[in-house]
Amino acid sequence: MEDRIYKLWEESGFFNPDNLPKLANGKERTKPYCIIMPPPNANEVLHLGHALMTTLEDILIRYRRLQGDATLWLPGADHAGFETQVVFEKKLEKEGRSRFQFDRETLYQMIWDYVQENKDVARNQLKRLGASCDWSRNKFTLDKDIVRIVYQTFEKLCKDGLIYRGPRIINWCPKHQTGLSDLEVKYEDREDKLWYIKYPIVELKNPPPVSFDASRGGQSSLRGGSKNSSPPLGGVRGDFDYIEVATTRPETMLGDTAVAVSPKDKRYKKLVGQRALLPLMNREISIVADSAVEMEFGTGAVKVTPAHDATDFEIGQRHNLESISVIGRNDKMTAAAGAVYAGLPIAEARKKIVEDLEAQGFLMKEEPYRHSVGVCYKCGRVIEPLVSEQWFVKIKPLAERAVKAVKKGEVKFISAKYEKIFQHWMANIRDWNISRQIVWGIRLPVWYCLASPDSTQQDEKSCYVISDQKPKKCPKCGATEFVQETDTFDTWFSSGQWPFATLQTTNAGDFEKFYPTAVMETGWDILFFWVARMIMMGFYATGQKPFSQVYMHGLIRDKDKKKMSKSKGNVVNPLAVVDENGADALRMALVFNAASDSDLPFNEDKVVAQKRFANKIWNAARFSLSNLAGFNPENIKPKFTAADKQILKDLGEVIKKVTKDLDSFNFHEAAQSAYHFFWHQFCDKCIEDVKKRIKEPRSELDKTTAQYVLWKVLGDSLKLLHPFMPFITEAIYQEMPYKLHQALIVETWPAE
RNA sequence: GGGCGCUUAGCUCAGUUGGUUAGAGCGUCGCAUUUACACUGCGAAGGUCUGAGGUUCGAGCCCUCAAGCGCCCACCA
Repeated sequence: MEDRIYKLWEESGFFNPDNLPKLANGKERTKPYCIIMPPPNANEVLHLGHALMTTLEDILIRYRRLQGDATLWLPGADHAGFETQVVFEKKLEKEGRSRFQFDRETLYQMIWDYVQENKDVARNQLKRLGASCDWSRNKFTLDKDIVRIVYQTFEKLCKDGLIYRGPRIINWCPKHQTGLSDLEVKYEDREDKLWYIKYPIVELKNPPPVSFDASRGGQSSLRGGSKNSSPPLGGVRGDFDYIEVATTRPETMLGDTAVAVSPKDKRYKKLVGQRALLPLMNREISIVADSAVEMEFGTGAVKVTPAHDATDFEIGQRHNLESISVIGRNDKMTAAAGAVYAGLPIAEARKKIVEDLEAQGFLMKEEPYRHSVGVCYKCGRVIEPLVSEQWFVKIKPLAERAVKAVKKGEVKFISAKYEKIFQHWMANIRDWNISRQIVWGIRLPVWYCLASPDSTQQDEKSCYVISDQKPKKCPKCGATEFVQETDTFDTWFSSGQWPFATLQTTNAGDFEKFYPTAVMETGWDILFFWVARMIMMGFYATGQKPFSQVYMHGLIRDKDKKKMSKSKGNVVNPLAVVDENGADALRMALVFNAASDSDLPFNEDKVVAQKRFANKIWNAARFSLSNLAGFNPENIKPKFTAADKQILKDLGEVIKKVTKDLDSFNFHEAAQSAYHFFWHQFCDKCIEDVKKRIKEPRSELDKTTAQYVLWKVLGDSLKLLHPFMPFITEAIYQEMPYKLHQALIVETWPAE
């Protein structure tokens, strides 16, 4: 049944706003209403979250279509750069292969082919769920015209001075060999150790070796952290022999270029500006005062490794410190770590350094320490902060516009709670690293100038040209030979442009007609990743907001409120549920129970309940239709009984309520009202009453009146239920004896 | 360290600006009917709305505090 109905809709062309019929009053549909679908990953099998998204958006679209709007629901697919590449890498690993065996072009082609294989999966799944989106406007994030727009935006950002490239500390995932944005790093509590190391003050030419002795070295002031105690290990006659630092990562000390203390810390005042000698490396480093240092923590003095810690990097910038990378991208110590340690994996280097420090008397003590560690959100490997050349967007100017728009209500969050979260994040936003060292994505349109044609060296990347094609000559340096940047954009950089990029590349006039779009409906988990960026980039690129309203739905959890994940094995395949109970039942179950802006536990019982409802609808319709053969409401002057008047009044009220609730995104209330009315007022009372009057009519007029009531209430109920349960309502509508339109999907929303 | 949210029937949750006897789905119990529909109908049991205090003629809803649970953000070495 469902396939047949979907085909009927598709063939009618009613998913396409250009093909929608005129309104019942003969007027054109003038009011545009557009939702851009959050594009599912192109290689992905849909999960219940997608089913919820599809249901909510389809409800809105179908409701607005019935209201007479020119509705466009624009579907698409996302290449999902890093996500997809990770999936593909896993597949390679299973086959005993590795991404690093392939050159760039081969790997890209392999992933491309892989995605093509799965391309139609999601699309067919969406159809099974009843999504009334316009497939003729389907877009893919790697379509050439989309890529062109992404390039245009990048160029504009460059021209406006909002893009910079430079060595910055980034979150490096050693497994995936790419930098990640701050949002892609998750934090886990780990049991670790805190090592206390002393760095001799340089004035003492030959610091006397001190043997490792915790009882002597670890002073009570360090353990207790008392603010008023004297500085750790103050030397004889009030001078310092050394300064003591605490660290969880002793191996990074090889790259230390300073020791920092709080500017407010009186204990160390004398030392600021002096120099310390870095143990093991015998390198002199400076002692600086920086407000990033908490005087209460540890010894109040911190070793500064600009190359391997984000905070230290910033301290380094403020004090012009040198940045020495002692850990490489391969998780091993570099040559800069010194001959003794170069080439060692991090863990071994750490072990050896602690041993050496202890042997040489620099290790004061070690203590267990619990703290949070950044890990890759995909593989869980500890993130290695590294300094690397990356591309950044200066985000503050973009953020300011977005913050203002939301504050003024230009862009309205349906749930105020998400607006708060949004504003809080925007207020603390940091520059956005948009380059990724992966191949699956949109390659940066950057061409580095080669100094001389015969040179293949590309480490002098000081001059480059922004162009989507290989440039002929650099206008700045005159170079004629170039090498293209190998980095690709963060997927969200292109996704952030999705609302305008899609509408600018579909039919002519679409952008003018449908932008800004009406609603952005998506899961709250991508508020920062996506919604915030769309608002920022929409304003930046088009001067307009990308959408007027934001509705964020919750996560679907399992019946024990646990997050669904493949590893837990509690993932529900929506299509299996559809096969078992029908798409209508699943859709209704997803919106019926709870407000969909908070997380929803999923339970198959809920679907079964709605399957029963569908059955009830079916049977009520069967009864009604069998008693309405040849019925025509025209030229009937019904004489209503008290019961008739009551049900018509109730019908008016439920129409009013459902309309109001759909206008305010109260999907569950709208669903419950329609459900309750249909079952307990129409079926239980009205049909029972009408049944008798048709079987044993008191008069011919009473019989036609009863038929009229049946026809009217059933017809309007179908319209009310259609956004939620489109298949069964359309199937019944097609059997109705008297209908004004070709299909229910383009009927007129009932008036109270 | 900051911020947000939740706590209502056995379970999952509604309850829109404070206004009679606090609702739904599922589950439980009793009765009825072979019916458009047993994927049914009628009815019943089941709640000191987390706790304490306050505002009010009136509080599940507003305010304060407390407890439990959950989530988000953050540069604690």
